[in-house]
Parts: sequence; C-alpha cells; structure tokens
Amino acid sequence: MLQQTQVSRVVERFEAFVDRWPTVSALASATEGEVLSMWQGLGYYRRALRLHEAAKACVARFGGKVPKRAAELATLPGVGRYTAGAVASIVHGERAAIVDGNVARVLLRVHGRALDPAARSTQEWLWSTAQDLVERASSAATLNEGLMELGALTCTPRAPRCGACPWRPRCIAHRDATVDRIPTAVARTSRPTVHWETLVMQDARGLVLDRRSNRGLWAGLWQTPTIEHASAAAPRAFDPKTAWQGVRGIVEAGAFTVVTSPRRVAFRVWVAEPPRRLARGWQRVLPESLGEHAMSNAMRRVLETASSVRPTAGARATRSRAAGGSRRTPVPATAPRPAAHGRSYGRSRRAG
DNA sequence: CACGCGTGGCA
DNA sequence: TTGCCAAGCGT
Repeated sequence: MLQQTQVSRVVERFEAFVDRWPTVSALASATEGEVLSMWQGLGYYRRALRLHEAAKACVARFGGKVPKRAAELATLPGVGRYTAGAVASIVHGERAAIVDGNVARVLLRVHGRALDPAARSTQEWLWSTAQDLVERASSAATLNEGLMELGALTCTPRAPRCGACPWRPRCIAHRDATVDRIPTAVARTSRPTVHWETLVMQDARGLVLDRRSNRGLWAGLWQTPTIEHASAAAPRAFDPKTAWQGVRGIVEAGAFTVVTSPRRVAFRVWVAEPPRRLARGWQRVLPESLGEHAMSNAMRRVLETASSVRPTAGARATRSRAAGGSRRTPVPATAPRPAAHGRSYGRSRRAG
C-alpha cells in the first residue's frame, strides 16, 4: 500500500484490509473483486491485484508463509527491490538496503551530488551507498527507517529543515548552499486530456455497470458504461442516441475533468433510463451492493454528477446546456471518502 | 530505459 | 489554479 502513496493515506485503510484478511492464505482465498473493493480510492489498483497474486504465490511456493529473505521476497509479484529490502530489514533485521524517494534525496544532498535521480548510474550509486550504510549500522531496521524519516520529515523536497538535521555538519549540499537544487528536477511529462462519455442508468432495480479490463487505467474496476474517444480533441458531434442505441431518455447531467496519471480525463455525464435488455457486459447492481463493486474516485464523481438529474420522461427535455457551457451540478467540493466494504455510494450517499 | 499507473496535500 | 510530489513496480 505504501508504494508511491503517502503514509497518511495508508493508515486509514491498512487496518480494515488486514482485519479482513489477517493471513496470506486468507488473502489468497479472496476473489479479485473483493480485494479491489477493499482498495477503492487508494489508486494504483494493479498493486492490489499483484498483492493478491503474491499471496497466492506464498501459498503455492512458500507453504503459506511470507518469505523472510529479501532475495525471496523480491520474487513475489509487486515486490521489487525497495519493498523486499524494507520488509527484510525492518521486520527481520536483515542487512538489506532500501532506496526510496526519501532516501535518494537525503543521500544525494548529503553527498552534494546533483544527479538525475532516474538515471541508471545514479540508482547504482544510491543502492551501493545505502548498502554501505546498512552494513555499518548497528541496526539495519533503525538505519533504514531513520533514513526514510529524515527524508520525509526533515530533508523534505521543498523548504527542508536543515536547522533540525543531524547530518547538517557533514552535508555537502548545505555547505555549498545547493540543497534546493538537489535532486535535479525530473523531466515533466505532458498530461494530455482524453474525453470520455459515460452513461448513468439507474432505477429501482439498480445501477447499470460494467467492468473495466484488467489492463490500463482503473484496471478491473467497475464503471458506468463509457465511450472513450480515440482522438485527444474534444468530440464536437457526439450523439448519445447513436452511440447508445435503444437507450431512452438520455439527458446530459454535467461535465468535469479529473487528473489522473499520466493524463487528464474529461468526463461528460449522461443520464438515461435503463434499457429493457442490457448490452453485453452490462450488469445491474443494487445500491446496497455498490460497495462490493470497486470504483475509482472519478466514477464516484460521475455518480454524484448524475444524482441530481433525471432522464427525460417525455417530449420536454430539461437538457442542460451543451458541454462548453455546462454548469457543474452541485456536487460537494470533495469527493465522498472511500467507503468501507459494504457501504453504498451514489444517490443514496449524496450530500445534502 | 521510458513509460503507464491514482490520488490528495500543499505551496 | 496549477504543478509538484509521495514508503515503486512491471513492461
């Protein structure tokens, strides 16, 4: 859970996860959908799928135990050099090095090296330096945790607290006043916007969802049926009646853009009556079962946007203004919090 | 080696 | 408002 995710985001979710699956064999017995539903809102959902695979690998290859050595840990899906070293050193005391973003920043600054953190040569130097430290430390666990804490709390990316740093006397970057230039900035990747149309169909018999593929963005999560425009340009002539034939009462509910990684997704939300026959892959989900269907936070916002709009029943469409002029529906400033398993979202959770 | 992969806090 | 960044990993 901690991979590329801040501790504060993890602490509120970790306990519920291990309460539900206290052992690797329990996790290995869960379904993919159950695991994803406990991961909702945490992001990087393939981590959840790999963790599930790793649990199954522990059952299949390590007698239902999590291996202790870093070298064995690193053979598990989703466990790389950092995670293997962190578990082996902190849990079992092995003298295994770790280099995460925090450690890299600390080491580069202390040694005054303005290197590209992503470069292979820099990574080799970082791992070698971290290994040297952990071999000389009295406690591998304390050294590794201390390095990360130093980076997270004191040697921060911006406005580092050098006055409180125990390594200030030996810090080359501090001596040379280059702290704010190390590490060098990573290359910016542009974030193009893609345009998606999504259709919210809900009635007393439930909400119509389908499941995204296990590859790509929001892998394996549930969504309202969505059309992803191939072109990066905004779709001028999208006709929902043509795109979703046989669906009646389609009306636009609003539009919004979410920033994801590594692009923006501009959603236009449509509301309609559920058709008599569902298209292939579509599935009705009752409100009380929504929590078992893992959804991205973006999809939560889709449901919020749709929640104030009804499909047109007859001739007079209360169609909102076209995409460019569309006013946002009154949604809360922040998306609903990721709910625990079994809770429902969408209409029933709408604020106000 | 470069890129894809979520989300939220913060300046 | 926008961009930066986070207890990385796999392809």
